[in-house]
Amino acid sequence: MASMTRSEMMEQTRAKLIAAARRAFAEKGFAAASMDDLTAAAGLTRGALYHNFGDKKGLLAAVVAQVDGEIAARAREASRHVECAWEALLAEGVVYIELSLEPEVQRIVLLDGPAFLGDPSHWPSQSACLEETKSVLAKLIDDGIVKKVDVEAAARLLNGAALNAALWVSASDKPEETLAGAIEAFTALASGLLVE
Amino acid sequence: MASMTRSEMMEQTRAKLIAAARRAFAEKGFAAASMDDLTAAAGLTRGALYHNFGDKKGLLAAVVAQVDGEIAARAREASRHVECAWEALLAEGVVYIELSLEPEVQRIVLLDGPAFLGDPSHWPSQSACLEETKSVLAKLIDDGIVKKVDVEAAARLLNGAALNAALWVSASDKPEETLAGAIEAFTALASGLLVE
DNA sequence: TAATACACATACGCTGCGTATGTCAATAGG
DNA sequence: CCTATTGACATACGCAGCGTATGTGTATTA
Repeated sequence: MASMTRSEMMEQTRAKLIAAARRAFAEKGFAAASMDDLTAAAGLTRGALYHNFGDKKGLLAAVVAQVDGEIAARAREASRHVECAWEALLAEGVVYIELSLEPEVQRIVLLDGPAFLGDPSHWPSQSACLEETKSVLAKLIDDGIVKKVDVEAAARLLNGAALNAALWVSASDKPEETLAGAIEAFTALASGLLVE
Repeated sequence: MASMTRSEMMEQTRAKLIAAARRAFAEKGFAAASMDDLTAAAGLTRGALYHNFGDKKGLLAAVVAQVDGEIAARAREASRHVECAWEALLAEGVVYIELSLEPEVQRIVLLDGPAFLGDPSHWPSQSACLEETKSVLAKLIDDGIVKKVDVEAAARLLNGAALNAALWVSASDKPEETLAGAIEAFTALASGLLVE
């Protein structure tokens, strides 16, 4: 700890701020989260925040990028454990739905992210989740398994469907059975992309 | 104008506030819109606002309900002009996508609404759009045209897909051709619900 | 006609963001 | 080794905006 370079120190403060922001944004939502409280919880002040992230939205962007990246990584992981590429696409969709049940993901990435940062495709992180879905879809089209639709369009629709399903499931009284219905409907919908 | 009952007067001030809020929220977004400016534009003050809508979110809820209702009405209208029920469902989806291109709808109903009011299914308006899609879907399942999936689930997924498609199209450089791709992909996806 | 309720305006306090300024440690240069 | 400058962060300030408490005039009720 005593032997740390200057940029390592800065990385650490950034990490601490992002971690604190993740908690605060997840619990209170972006709008209601106070920068004073947030930074104090990280053992810092607002000075560090404005120095590192420019403004409140800059911090949100950093948090969103982190969470989004984690989701995409888990989706990739899930798709690796199935043999055929089509199953991989479905598996990713299911991962999106399941992960989106976590309040943290929902509040930050699905609700506050689009509302305060605008369309995900314009985010600095370029939405890693979307990129992941697109790459799988492109492969499926190349292999002649999926219809020749616009890759971007199909990926957006699939992710959008999964996203909305997650919002619905999480608001349900009985998440387990609701989740099952959502996955079934998602699978049915997705099959519309297959060549007949 | 001089001969107005008391409740008619109140209805009018509510309407004026909602109209002003619609403009303000659409232009600046809910968070950035000032209640002072908003009410002044309507020739009133914040007093009227808190008296009629409780708080800022109450006003947003009223605006969202109005816009949502208008969209649902136009979707119903569009579905009436086609013969078969399946075409009606697709037509409604297309209407959702096209209408969601309007900045007003996008900002208010698709972005700020979910972010500040939570899941649409919990809104007072109960999301008229969703109800409309559900009723059409239920009929299609009854007629044996659509697979026996959970109606709520399928409706949420379809609406979610349309919603996301709209966000994408509107952010595109060339909305026209992007829109075409979105509709094509939407149609393909939806066909996954059909019995084979 | 006096009294009460109601629709809305005015006035106030508090929270919270952004910025301008200050401080201290770390590197750079002689 | 000592000084100068940069950079990371803290402190201090101003201002906007929300919510509430209170005031005011008008319409209903007795």
